[in-house]
Amino acid sequence: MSRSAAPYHHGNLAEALETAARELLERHSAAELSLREVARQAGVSHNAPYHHYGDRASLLKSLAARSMAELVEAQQRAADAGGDTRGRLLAVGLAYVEYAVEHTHAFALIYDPEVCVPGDPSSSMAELIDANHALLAELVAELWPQADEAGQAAHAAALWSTVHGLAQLVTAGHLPREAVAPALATLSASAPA
Amino acid sequence: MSRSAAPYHHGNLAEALETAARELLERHSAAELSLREVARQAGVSHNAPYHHYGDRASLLKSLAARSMAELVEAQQRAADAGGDTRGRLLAVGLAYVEYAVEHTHAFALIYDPEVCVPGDPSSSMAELIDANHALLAELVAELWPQADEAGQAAHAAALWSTVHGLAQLVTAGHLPREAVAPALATLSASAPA
DNA sequence: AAGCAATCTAGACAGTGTCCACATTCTGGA
DNA sequence: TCCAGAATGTGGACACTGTCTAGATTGCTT
Repeated sequence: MSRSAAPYHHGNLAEALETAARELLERHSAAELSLREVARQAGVSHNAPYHHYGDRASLLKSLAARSMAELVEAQQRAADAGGDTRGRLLAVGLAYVEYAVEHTHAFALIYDPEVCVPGDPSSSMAELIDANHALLAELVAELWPQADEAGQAAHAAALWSTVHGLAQLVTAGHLPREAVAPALATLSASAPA
Repeated sequence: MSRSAAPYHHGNLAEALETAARELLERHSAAELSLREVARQAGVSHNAPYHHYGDRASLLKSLAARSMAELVEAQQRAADAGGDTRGRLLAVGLAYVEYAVEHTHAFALIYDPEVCVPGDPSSSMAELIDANHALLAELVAELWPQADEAGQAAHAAALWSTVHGLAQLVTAGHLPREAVAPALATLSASAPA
């Protein structure tokens, strides 16, 4: 056993793998992300990841959950920044789109149906999704207090869809980044004062 | 040369390949679609596709263009069905989402940034995208005739984003199908009479 | 200190996209 | 009509991938 090179046991491979994968995700899509490349980046054999993630899909799910956590956090920061309700709504929407633009592939991974099935309670995604719903529901309740539950749900779905659609269309190149703020402005303008 | 089995030349391989690929897309995502499987479905060797599509990406682009054409056509049919402007807007939005739900993987392919880069004028996507923009711009101009160009662009971006986001979130399982109509209703309610 | 579980390596297999060389068929000009 | 060259199709090869199995090394528990 030579003390020089890497030890047989990495020590913290699980995290090293996820870090390496996240770095690769910055420049490549999830489809191009190979388990073997991740292992190479982490300096271990091509099979080491299987002791921490049973699967390629498992790694992707883990990455998606971590990314979702970041996305939720970014929105919560924006919501906590203060201002009136409409201003906060706009800030949250901008934060959502900004995250998508800055971390395109991570964002795509979060909403990849092959990776994340919302109904699945096994992953840690569920509570993150709930947190996002709660954040949005709070804003909607402040903006449309007179609406009943179904009405508020409809507004929440529409808002989420708009912001999500903007993020998708901008990251796909169908809309320029400059289109985001005006589009969001028309939204909050349509909300009651 | 035996007359019995398949002839050496298929006759119409290009179309047969695309048909086979489209059938596979009904049940599998584009990521899972393999050129060799397509060739197998079409009953040719694994290399035959390369004489019609230089690339796997090339096949996907072709599929995406064909799907986009269907999506545009579905919207135009909805728009032509008549009714007042708000009713037509709603119908177009519903047609968009319905296409996404009925042809999930084809829809995802259309908006896959790895496959379709809007700036690229080489593909036949460009004019289809223009057609879609024109359809939407017409509706927006009718709904907000007093808005200036920038204002109408903002409304168009917001509307497209909402409908697109709904399609994405429903196909990804984050929203139930039943949420679509109410969400779209809040939109057209926000438009001026 | 011994043994067991966790962790890591190496080798193998089937599947994939793509390149190459070769075979077959179609087609247009003499 | 015939025949060269283009179009189309086949098979083999290579590197790459995910995943399985078997074995090596290490850390932990008692």
